[in-house]
Amino acid sequence: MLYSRPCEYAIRTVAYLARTGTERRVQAHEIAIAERIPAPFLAKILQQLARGNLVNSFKGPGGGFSLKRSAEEISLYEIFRVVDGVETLDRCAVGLAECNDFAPCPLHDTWKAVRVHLLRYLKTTTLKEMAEAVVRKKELVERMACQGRKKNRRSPP
Amino acid sequence: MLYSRPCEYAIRTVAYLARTGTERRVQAHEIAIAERIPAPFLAKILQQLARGNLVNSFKGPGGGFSLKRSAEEISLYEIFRVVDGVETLDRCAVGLAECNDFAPCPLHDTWKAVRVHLLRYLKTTTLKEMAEAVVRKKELVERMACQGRKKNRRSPP
DNA sequence: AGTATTTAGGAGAAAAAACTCCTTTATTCT
DNA sequence: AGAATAAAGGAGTTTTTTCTCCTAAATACT
Ligand code: SF4
Ligand code: SF4
Repeated sequence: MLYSRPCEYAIRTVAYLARTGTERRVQAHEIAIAERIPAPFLAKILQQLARGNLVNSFKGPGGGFSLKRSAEEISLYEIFRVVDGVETLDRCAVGLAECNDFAPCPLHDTWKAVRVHLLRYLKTTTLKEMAEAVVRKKELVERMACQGRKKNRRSPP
Repeated sequence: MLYSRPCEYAIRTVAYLARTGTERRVQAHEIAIAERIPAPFLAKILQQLARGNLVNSFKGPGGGFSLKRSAEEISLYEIFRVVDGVETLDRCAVGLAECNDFAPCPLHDTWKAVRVHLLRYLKTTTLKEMAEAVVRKKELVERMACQGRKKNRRSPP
């Protein structure tokens, strides 16, 4: 909905790298299993990320992938840019063909505000936050699963 | 990017209805030509809109489509809901399968803010505003095209 | 050097989304 | 009643996105 599936996979992949091996070389295979992403498809995405200078890739035994920069320095925006391309965000809300900033329709401002909001989210969220978020999340889910087993089996809303 | 193509067509279609014939019955064919939407495809979309109670449909000679309610009363959100379905907006930013409001990850709030912004945009923008926006926009484009012809041929940025 | 390991790359299959065509049904007009 | 008009509906095609498979290239280890 917000970004393509490859892009979602990319985000989860680099988040995985960020929290398990900022230095270590992690194999595509391992990520695929851990994040439940189709392995050969992930391989392609990792290629893109490598070409986009977000990860290093190493061939041969002991090879794998690692983040090119530290997790604090990488924003979601960069991943989005490399995998989906920023032009995806430029598509108009109304679908009027003839459009530019000189002749904005009155909707422009409203719609632009949403876009700005979105962009800010992508640009200010670093990989580090993302990784931490995922960790905390997983803990929460696990703890809730335990409680659920003990107390009742009602599924959460 | 924000919504599907059928949904974009739907928005443009009802906007067309709003500005050309709140009372009049407009044929699918006419809309297709005016808005440059593939005619048979638009027919399907109009069916959806009719089933979703956003437009009336009339068969036979003199038939066509018209808005079911006045343009002030219809929000973009409703169109979105009928054509794409609201669940599209629920897809998580991170793609963590196990997710609910009881166990939100820390990202939830940030991401939710964007969603809220987006929803507000959809819910508060009425068809009337939309239609007016399109009209003003078209005028602007036309005026600019004239100026361009008179003064210089530089294409706008 | 030779073999095992791991990514790179290209070609192609499967699934989903976008779009078309044809037949049926309802309505109007003569 | 019969012809003409316009939407409804179902089945099929094309295009795009998602995903797979196979071979080649690089690196490491013995
Ligand atoms: S000016 Fe209007 S038509 Fe152009 S991108 Fe903005 S909202 Fe869309
Ligand atoms: S809580 Fe976290 S994982 Fe769940 S929808 Fe919100 S951002 Fe996504």
